Amino acid sequence: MSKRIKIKALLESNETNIDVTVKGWVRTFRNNQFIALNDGSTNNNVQVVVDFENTDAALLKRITTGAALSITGTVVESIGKGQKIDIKAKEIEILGDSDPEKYPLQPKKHSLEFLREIAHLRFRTNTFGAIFRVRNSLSFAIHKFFQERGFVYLHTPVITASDAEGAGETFHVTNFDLDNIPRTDTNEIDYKQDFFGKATNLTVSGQLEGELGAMALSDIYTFGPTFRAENSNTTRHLAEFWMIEPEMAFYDLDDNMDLAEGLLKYVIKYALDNNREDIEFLTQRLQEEEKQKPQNERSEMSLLEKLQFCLDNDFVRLTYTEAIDILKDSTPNKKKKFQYLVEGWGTDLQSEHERYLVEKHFKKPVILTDYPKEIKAFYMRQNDDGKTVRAMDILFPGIGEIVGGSQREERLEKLEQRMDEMGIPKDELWWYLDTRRFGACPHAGFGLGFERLVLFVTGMGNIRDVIPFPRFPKNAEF
RNA sequence: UCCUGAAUAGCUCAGCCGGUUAGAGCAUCUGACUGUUAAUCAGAGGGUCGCUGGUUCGAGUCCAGCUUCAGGAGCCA
Repeated sequence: MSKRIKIKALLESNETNIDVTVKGWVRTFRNNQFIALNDGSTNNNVQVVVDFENTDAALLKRITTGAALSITGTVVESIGKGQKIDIKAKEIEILGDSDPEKYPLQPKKHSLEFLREIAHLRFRTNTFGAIFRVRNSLSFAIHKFFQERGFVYLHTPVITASDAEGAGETFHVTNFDLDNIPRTDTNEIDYKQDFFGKATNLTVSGQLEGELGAMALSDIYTFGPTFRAENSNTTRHLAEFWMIEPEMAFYDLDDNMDLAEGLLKYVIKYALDNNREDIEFLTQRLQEEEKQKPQNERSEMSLLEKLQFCLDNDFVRLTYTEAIDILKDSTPNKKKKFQYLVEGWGTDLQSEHERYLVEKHFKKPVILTDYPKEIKAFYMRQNDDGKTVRAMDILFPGIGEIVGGSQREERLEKLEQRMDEMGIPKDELWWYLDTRRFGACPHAGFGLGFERLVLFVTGMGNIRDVIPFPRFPKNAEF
């Protein structure tokens, strides 16, 4: 038996009249004669031609959708139209049967909702094969980008003791017997008896620890899972998601924005260069999906065009104050089409406002900066106007906020004052404040939501479809 | 969590104003055909109409509650 070759490599080589072994799963078996075999290396199947008249009927019956096969045969030019080459099978081994009465995937279109219920099998579809190969590339490209720039990949803890960051509801971490939780004399939960001797939770952000690393290593990034116990039921939120959080010493907000924009363009280009076929497939998929929609809801650009456009154009940079002025003067605001009318300075922007700026007004990615301090986190550097902080959010069409970042407040008094105002316990964050006591310097960083990036690059609409096993309220299956 | 909508065969869906035995396409099975491209043709099997309760002579259909899902909003990445 010849050495196994991956289907991607086989289809890319132009050799014929050689013997090869391929292993994979049956997508369809047509006419008792043609096996479409897929091994996940590419969306394209290889067509295996079976000499059914000289093959054991019992074996033929076991070639069913989903079955795992090992096939050895000769590569020949295909007589049919759909493909360049066929494999004329000499030897077919069934590695794993797949009962057609029970196997839920059929050679037909399935709804994304249905596939979400069988997430353990959805990898075997064209759409999800493409998505997860693209996800893999993006993940690799992120490391590549940072490594080429001398950043240190820092593993910040998944379990943390402080809930001081205010980045949302947390999941508790404990090894208490939940039916018998130790209590103090005053009937409060006695965390001293818990595993860590204090209340702990899953991290909502590695930023604060990341800053500690940057204050010695200069440039670091984290890339790991993050957890939010928010009861969010949207196409853009997960309870467990992956986030990239770079943190750079001696960066100001402009350096920060340059890095973020550079990173996004780099990884999108990497995916376009290395996953062309998958992105072309996803572009087609999106086009088919949009055919169902009314004309005015369809996007002007195809997925491929949208990604290329993103590479070819600078992101628009403007301040929160400028954005408010644009929104106040906008047609939907004047005609009262917004559900929340923009009247004054100081309130947070609603999704509809962000979408207007990105999708209607500028029609390209937008970086908003210098938000009112009241609507942003305590650690962001205060501007001299006393009203705004050096924050930046990158807004993408169809996704909304994909990056949130800021220049950090490095001045101890200013930081402590802000923590007092916002009720952040300084004693719990003594270690964070130490970086402002010893060798403080200007620095900045941001958080990039990885799944939101994958959403954008794959053109998918629901974040639950771009992570292998999504965790969200009322669902932790698989 | 809030708003809107949905839940009928393995999948996608139809089922009108409450009325006999709940339908279609695809999938599956059986047979035919054999260079197909989600093969084709003929036939067959397949249902606790999401759950609980209510109204009614009678409920897939009307009402209430619950569960889950989808889309939008909030929280955010």
